[in-house]
Amino acid sequence: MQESETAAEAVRRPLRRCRVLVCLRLPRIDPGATQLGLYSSALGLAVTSGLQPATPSRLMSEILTLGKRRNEGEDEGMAGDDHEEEFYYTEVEIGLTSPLPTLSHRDMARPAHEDPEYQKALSMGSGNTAGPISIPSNSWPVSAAISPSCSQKQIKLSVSAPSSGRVPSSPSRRLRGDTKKCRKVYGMEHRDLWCTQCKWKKACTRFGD
DNA sequence: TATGCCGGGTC
DNA sequence: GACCCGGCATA
Ligand SMILES: [Zn+2]
Repeated sequence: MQESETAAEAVRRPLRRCRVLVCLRLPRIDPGATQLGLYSSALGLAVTSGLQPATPSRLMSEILTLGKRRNEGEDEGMAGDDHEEEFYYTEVEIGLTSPLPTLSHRDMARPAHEDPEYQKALSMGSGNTAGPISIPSNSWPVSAAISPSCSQKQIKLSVSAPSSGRVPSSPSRRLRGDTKKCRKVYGMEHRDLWCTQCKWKKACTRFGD
């Protein structure tokens, strides 16, 4: 029963030490808009915005610098011999047509064990299935999924554009008016009172919009 | 789920 | 045409 660790455990164990970097490449975004580098603190995904239009290597160096600074700044009270950090990144291509929202920095560069998202994920992760982790990020639904099949330290991110409103599938079809038609006024039991079109299931002529 | 109605059928 | 109905979109 214990010969294989659960996916949650598989992720939890190495994440004590490593950081997961996720690089987002935005192919069709406005050139002026910057890309998002996602710096993940364990399961709590944090976002560093404002990175220059980046190649993965550029982004990588950014994150390495960031991680180095973190080590120098935080390790003063630590043993000092136990802060080897590994960086991994994966890329997710997303198509965006509007500028990215500014994500807060509240989760940025925080130790995994202090990260509320990470702890929440831990508390949720008692099961054996690696489900998607939803990251609250303003209006942009960002979700991370840990696939048991892929490498342990890789987290896949997906960002989908917010669906604003609904485009009618058929422009020709008239959208339903708010006026009550014969069917609703007289009811099914008084169908003889309906107008002819309503009887024929056509557009009502008595209570036109 | 109920309503409105388009498209298409039959007579 | 008149009449009916399946099926779809939408509230
Ligand atoms: Zn009517």
